[in-house]
Amino acid sequence: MDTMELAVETIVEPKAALNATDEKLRVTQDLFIRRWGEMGATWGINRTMAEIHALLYIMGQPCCTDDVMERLNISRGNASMSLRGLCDWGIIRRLHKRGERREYFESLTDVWEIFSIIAAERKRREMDPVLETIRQCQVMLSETTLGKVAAKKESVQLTRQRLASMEEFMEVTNKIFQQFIGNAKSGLTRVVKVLLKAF
Amino acid sequence: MDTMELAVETIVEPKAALNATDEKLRVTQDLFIRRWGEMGATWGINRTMAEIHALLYIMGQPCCTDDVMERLNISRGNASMSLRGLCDWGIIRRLHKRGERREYFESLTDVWEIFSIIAAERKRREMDPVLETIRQCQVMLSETTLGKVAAKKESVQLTRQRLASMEEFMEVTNKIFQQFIGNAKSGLTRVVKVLLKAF
DNA sequence: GGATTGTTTCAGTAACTACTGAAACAGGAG
DNA sequence: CTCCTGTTTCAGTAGTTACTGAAACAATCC
Repeated sequence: MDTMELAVETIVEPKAALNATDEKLRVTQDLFIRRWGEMGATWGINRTMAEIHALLYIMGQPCCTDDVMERLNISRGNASMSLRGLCDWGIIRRLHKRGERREYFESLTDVWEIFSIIAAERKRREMDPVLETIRQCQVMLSETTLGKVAAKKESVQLTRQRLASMEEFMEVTNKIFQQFIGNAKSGLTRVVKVLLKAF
Repeated sequence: MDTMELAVETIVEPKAALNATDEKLRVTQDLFIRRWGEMGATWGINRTMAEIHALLYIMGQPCCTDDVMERLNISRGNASMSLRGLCDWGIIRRLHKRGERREYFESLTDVWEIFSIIAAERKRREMDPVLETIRQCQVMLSETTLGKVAAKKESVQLTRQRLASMEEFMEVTNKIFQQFIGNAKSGLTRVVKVLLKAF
C-alpha cells in the first residue's frame, strides 16, 4: 500500500526503516513466539496456532490477517484457518475497526482466563470420556454382571482394584480442574494464593 | 508355540478356550486400554506407548514382550522400543523372574506416583524452557539494554507488561507443580484433600 | 450492474511420525 | 565353539497432519 510505494521511491526496504529499538523489540517478540509455539506443539496444539496466539498476545495490539501472514511467514489459507480455530477456542477475538473493512484480531489479556478456557476444553474432551469409560468398565466387571463366583476371581479383583484407584485419581483431578475453571478471570489469582498457603 | 500346535490338533482356537469370565475381563480391559491410548495421543504421548502402559497397569501382573505384542497386535520392534521408552520415563519397571531368561514388565501401582513422574518430566521439558525464555526476553527489553528513552516507548512497554503477566502465571503454575511432584507417593492424596478444603 | 477489497474453502502436496520386519546383537547352555 | 532364546536396532514405508496457493465466495463502494 502507501508505505510500500513510498519505500520503492525512496529505495529503502521497509525493514531497514525500523529503528534500532523496533528491531530489538521484534527480535524479542520473535523469540517468545517461537518458544511458545514449541510448547504448544508438545501439548497437542499445533505449532502455527500457538505461534499466532503468542503473536497476538505479546503485541498487545490488534493485528489483521495480513500482519499475521507477513510476520510469521505463513500462507493466507493457513492464517485464516488458524485464526478461526483460535476464535472457536475463544482465546482470541475478532475486532472491527470503525470505518475499516479489514478484520482485526486480538488476544484475551488475562492469562488466567486464557488458561482456564483451555483447561475447560481439555477436561471436557479428554478427561470426561476416560472417566466415563472407567465407570463403564466397573459395571462390566461388577457382581451383577459377572455373577458372585466369577467376580471373586483373582484376575477380576485385580483389575477392579486398579480401575477403582484410577477412578479416585481422576475424580480428584477433575474437581481441581473444575475449581480452576469455575473461578476464571483474575479472581483465580486469589484462589491460587489460598491454595499455595494451604500447602 | 506349544499351545498353538495343540490348538491345531484339537481344532480349537486359543481364544475359544477362554471361559466366559476371562472373555469378559479381556473385553473390559481392552476398552480401558483403547480409551487410555486415545487420551495419551492428544497429550503428546503416542498411542501405542499409552496403550502398553494401560495394559500393564490394568492387568496388575507382569507381562513379557510377547504378551504385549500379542495382546496389542504390534510388532516386536515397536513393543521393544515402547517398553524401553516407558522404562526411561520410569512409569513401568523391568522385572526378572528367577530361573527365567525372559524379561517381564510391570507398571507402578500408585496412580499418584505415576502422575507425579509425568508431571515432573513435562514441567522440566516444557515449562522450564518457556519461563527461561520469558526472563531472557525481559532482559532484552530492560532499561539497561535499550536505554532509558527507548524503554519508555509504548510498544515496548506493552510487550513488557505482557511478559510480566505471563511470567507471574507460569511461576505460580510451576509452584503448584512442584508441590505435587515433591509430595509424590500416596502422601499426595492428603495434600489434595487440604487443597480441596481450601477452595 | 461491475470493480475492489478482503475472507474462506479445499485439492494437492510436503513434511513428519509411527510402525514393521528383518537383520544384528547378546549371552547362557550344551 | 555352536545352538538357542530373547532383545535391540534400523532402513524402508505406511499413515497422518499441516500447509500452500488458487479459486470461490462475500461484502462494500461507485
